[in-house]
Amino acid sequence: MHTVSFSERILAWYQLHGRKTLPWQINKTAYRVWISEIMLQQTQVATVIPYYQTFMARFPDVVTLANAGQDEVLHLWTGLGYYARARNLHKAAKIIRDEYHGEFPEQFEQVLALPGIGVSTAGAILSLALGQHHGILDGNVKRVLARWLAQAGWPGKKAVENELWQQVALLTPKARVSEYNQAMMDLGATVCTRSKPNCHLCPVSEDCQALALGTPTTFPNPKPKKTLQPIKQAHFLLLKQGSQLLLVQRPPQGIWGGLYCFPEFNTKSELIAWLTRFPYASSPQPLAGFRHTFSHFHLDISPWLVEIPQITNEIMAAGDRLWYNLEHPASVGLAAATKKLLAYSELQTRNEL
DNA sequence: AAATCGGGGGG
DNA sequence: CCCCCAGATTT
Repeated sequence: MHTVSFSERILAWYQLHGRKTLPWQINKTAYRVWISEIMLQQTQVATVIPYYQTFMARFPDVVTLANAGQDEVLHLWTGLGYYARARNLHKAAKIIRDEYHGEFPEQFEQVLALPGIGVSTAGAILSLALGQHHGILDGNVKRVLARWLAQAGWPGKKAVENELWQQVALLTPKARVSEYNQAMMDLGATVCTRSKPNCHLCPVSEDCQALALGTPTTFPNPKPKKTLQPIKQAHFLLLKQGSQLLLVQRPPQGIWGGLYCFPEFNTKSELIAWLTRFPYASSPQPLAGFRHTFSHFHLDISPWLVEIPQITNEIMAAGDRLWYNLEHPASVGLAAATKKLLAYSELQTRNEL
């Protein structure tokens, strides 16, 4: 049998192959690890690094982040997706500033109570940054453990997730927790990958139950199939005044919450009706449409370009409205689809010059 | 085209 | 508790 325990093998592997020089592993603080964990919830390491560097350069500490405007926080998040997380990050920074004198809390329950932080992320922050003894169960760890145990069932089910958490409690060592947790995430990210695991490089392949069954990739069991994705239509108005385009801020809930977007209409006639308030507007010129795909629906976007003469006092920035100047871009959050259309408008503006 | 990722929120 | 949601990327 095995004289070397699970965690000892994981830790030995980490010494040789784990990641130790990622930006958030240098000058480790709870704040720096927190930001990285939130970014990494939705994106892979290689993509996160440049966003992380820019974010930390602008917001080196929690009070600087708390004192910033939401628009600027979303601006630095543009392209990362899941914008509710940036808003939660900002909200949490204000709580830390106001209720914890700007010092990141160090008690598990306090960290867990912050918006955007659940059990796994709280454990990750406190173990990685401060060496506290907490287990983690993110997507990588779920995959490693579901395979090693040949855990039946989809981990999205509460019962399955609870079983995995029990195993986490049993397997997480008392000593060197931060290295162990980092190792489990690294193993999942680099060896025990979703589609083509490198089992011959794995330190725990010897007693991996999924490998013994010969079907490692059938674990974790997949999420039950969903019904087919509906398709929705949207008409976007690109209202142009010289080098400026009208953007409106979206409400905090729903897709692209808090981001600035072109005025959106269900139909072309609604768009035209809305335009009657601009008596000197050109007639709408159709631009190349495209499909933007979300996890649960497709959005077919029809952009319409309308030009109006440069006048306006009524029209300047007000409330949720912004005239976005292509030559001096405002620091606000933009969805990928909005950014794409802005880039397109900019090309067109140049060609006109 | 389908799967993914952790937490929030509604039912 | 259970189910759905967000969005860009990978496969």
